[in-house]
Amino acid sequence: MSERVTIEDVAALARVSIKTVSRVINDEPNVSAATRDKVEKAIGRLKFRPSRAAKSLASRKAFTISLLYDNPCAHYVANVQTGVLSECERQGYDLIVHPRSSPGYELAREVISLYHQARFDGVILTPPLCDNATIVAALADEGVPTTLIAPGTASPLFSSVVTNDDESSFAMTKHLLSLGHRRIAFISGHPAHLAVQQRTAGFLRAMKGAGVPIETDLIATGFNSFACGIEAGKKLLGLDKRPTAIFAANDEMAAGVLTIAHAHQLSVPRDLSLVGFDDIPLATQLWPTLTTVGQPIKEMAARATEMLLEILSGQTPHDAPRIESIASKLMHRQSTAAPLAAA
Amino acid sequence: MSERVTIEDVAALARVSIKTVSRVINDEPNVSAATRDKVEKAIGRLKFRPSRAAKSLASRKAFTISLLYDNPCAHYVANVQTGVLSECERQGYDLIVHPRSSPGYELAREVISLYHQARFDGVILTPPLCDNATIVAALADEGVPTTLIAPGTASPLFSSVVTNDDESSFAMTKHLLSLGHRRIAFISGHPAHLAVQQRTAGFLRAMKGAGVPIETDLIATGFNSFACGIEAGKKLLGLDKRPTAIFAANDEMAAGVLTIAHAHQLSVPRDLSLVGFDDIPLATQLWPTLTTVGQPIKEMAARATEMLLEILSGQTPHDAPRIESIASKLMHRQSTAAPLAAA
DNA sequence: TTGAAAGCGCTAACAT
DNA sequence: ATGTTAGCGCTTTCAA
Repeated sequence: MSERVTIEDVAALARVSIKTVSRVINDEPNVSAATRDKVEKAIGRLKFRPSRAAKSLASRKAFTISLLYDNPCAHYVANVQTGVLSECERQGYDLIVHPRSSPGYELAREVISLYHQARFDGVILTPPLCDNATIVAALADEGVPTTLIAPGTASPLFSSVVTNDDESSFAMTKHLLSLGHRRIAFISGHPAHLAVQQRTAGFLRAMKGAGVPIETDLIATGFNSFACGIEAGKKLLGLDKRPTAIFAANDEMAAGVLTIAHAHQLSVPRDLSLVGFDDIPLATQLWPTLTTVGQPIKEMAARATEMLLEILSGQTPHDAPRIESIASKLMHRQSTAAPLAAA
Repeated sequence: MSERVTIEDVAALARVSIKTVSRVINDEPNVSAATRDKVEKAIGRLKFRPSRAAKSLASRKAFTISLLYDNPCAHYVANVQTGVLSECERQGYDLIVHPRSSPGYELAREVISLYHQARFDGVILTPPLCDNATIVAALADEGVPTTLIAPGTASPLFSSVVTNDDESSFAMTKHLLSLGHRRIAFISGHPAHLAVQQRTAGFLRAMKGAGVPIETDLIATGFNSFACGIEAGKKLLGLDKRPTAIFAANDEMAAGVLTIAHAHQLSVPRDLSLVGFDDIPLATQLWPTLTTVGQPIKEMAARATEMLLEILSGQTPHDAPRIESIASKLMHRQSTAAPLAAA
């Protein structure tokens, strides 16, 4: 294997000092155009690539961030990773992933240990870990630069990026109402997912705002899984006066309801309108395709990464947390229509 | 922030040389128990964590590997990542992930550039990238240590870990035959996924072996998606003499068929037995749960990682590719039964 | 605008 | 079994 090309080789070929080469590769000011050009040519000729390890050691930065998660939903994680990576690549950072399902304390210790090995410069926390007080507190104590994606409640410790679950849920409910639905059932999501609870709030607010009474029969509780959707679907579609529309707090539960609707030989959307939340890949694969709320997960992840890198570069203070919101979008598809006996 | 604790601080406290400390933290031989103990106490007292950057620079290793993929299936990727990470953590390596969807040549150049920055020591390639001749050849040319997960054909260049798609498919077909099915339909998978093609081969082999003629009506072609399953389901269940069992080359297509079965008011497994392949999470969420073939993805990924790390540590030569196979398992669930009019 | 010197915190190679 | 000495290839600091 060929010997490594170093900054010295470049300096020698360009007839400048290594410091000048360093200035060029880091886009620092105070280099004349002519010198810069000379150096860049030398870099090209030698195919010089600066060593990450040497750079890290000298600058005391890893140029790497860690993505911490403990989320069973693969496509959610995949979207987050994609968003984080897009920003990392733009700025020449690496990403190391740390999926964890150990209890809070162990996890906090492990992560902080890796941080002290200088294996990364900062952390991005995703749900549900960003709502885990033990971990958040431990990271704050150690002064680990951190940003949060979609925490359930505003954090006083770290900056975060959220979306407007409550408003989207409100808007989706209003959409069903405007189609003429009045008997609208709601399947609420996992109680531990704080953001998901806001979806219930948005639904109730819209119903009250429209002056439509809420029948307790029409409110079911799920835990975000397909199986829960099956259960809730059996219950709701077995009612004497069944709903004309069902709003599930996530798409998986909506998919469960759809299975039961098919089993009951109900046509969606003719006999039943059905909407979900999240816009998972399945939403466009179902038959009919599912009207739902699309979360800007990639964008949120990219923005959270940008915020973290701003902190790491000193552009932004770490101790002045902000919250930024990126709006979700209603995705109108085939599963919604006016009720048969609409006004 | 406190100053970094270095190997010298530990050496001073333990009254030994830094080399001895180095020996202890790297589990090298030739350290007396007493000395080792002294050093370990000092490490504990000072909470010393060796700097990854310094270690990398001095040893010319990144202690990091790259996982390259371009796979739309989130849970597949998640399983691979989990498997790779489990082995990485065991051996103190980091993982950086490189999802890529750029054309082959660009991708190869990017990856090799990162390699030359010493940002990782080796690469793990997953389908379909491990079947991409451009990338594989480029990595081989540059001498990048590499192992492959589930390549479609045996690679003469790199070691790989595969599973027995053909045999599993054969066994699953025999299972359906043994239940009494004769009119068994098959939905083949994406032609570009070589491993998936072996599933078709296994099916055909079992049918021939049992002396059951294969009717061309009963063979459908899909591209691995739910939507293709819907289409194939419509076709197969619309036949005058419909099959008593359908074997889909992956679970998503099987799920599509199930939707159509429900729409046709066919009860699974009473009126129709249905089996898939892959054992994705959906398989246990469907109603009824799906009999399928479970791939040992995590194990394959972990083993491919182990093989790569063996190469990196010099235990195994890089130029003597081997192939190891880990068996898939039939997962018997609710979607299969004897046909109504069974012999 | 440019450069010289001094590390960053480890490991490798060679003593002892 | 333990220690000494040179680096690894950059950035930082300070000087010119």
